[in-house]
Amino acid sequence: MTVKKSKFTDTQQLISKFANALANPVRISILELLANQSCCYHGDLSAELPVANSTLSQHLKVLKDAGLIQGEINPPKTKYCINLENWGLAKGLLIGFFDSKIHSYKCD
Amino acid sequence: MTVKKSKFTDTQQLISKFANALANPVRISILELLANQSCCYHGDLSAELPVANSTLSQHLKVLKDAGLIQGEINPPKTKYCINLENWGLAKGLLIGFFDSKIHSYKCD
DNA sequence: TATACATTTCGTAAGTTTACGAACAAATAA
DNA sequence: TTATTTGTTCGTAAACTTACGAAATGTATA
Repeated sequence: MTVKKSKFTDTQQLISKFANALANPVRISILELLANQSCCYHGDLSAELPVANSTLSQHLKVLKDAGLIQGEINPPKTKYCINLENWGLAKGLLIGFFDSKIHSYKCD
Repeated sequence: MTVKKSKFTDTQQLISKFANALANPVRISILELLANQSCCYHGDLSAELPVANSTLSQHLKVLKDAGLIQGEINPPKTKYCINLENWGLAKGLLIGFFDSKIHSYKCD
């Protein structure tokens, strides 16, 4: 029973994990559509986005694995929503990151 | 002379571009070190980070291409800094993204 | 001129991502 | 029961990422 120790802090790893989920314009679109609640079902998203259904499922899985969304399966339909808790966490971490000590920044 | 029209807005593409630059813990570390100004030279970063010099150069190039940092080459040394303008742009875009219409969010 | 130093570029290997269509699954309708 | 609808999973190809060491670069110094 060993615990793998990383060379990076938990925060650093979390930030990069969330950033990775945002690192694709299809996924940004998905999150915008969900956040605006103009859509919730896979099919609604599919109608708006220029990718095949199978590709969309892959992107949804990436977002789900990152914790930014959650899905409720009621075959044959699947409804997706933002995961508000992690959404807030990601927001806080990223804002904190961008705020860090940059106020007094001066490159000599 | 043709202009390639994307299926995504400029903002969506910019957000994913910046997010992509943040999507790796080595690069998060680099940005933290630069933002904290504990280091500015490649060599200083190299001493702190668990990757080979050539790998570090690659990561620095990714950050530079994304516009988040800038480098000043004075061989044999190279000094890196945060690009404050784009740092602010990235911050603003991400804050805007995470704030979008999520306040009244309710999944029915 | 030759040597040393700090960093980048090159070559390459292993792994990951993104995309698609085909096949599959699960509930419902005909 | 068979067909239809809605999504997911599988197989696969092309492109991209991350990593390393070796070689190259460009200035300063011996």
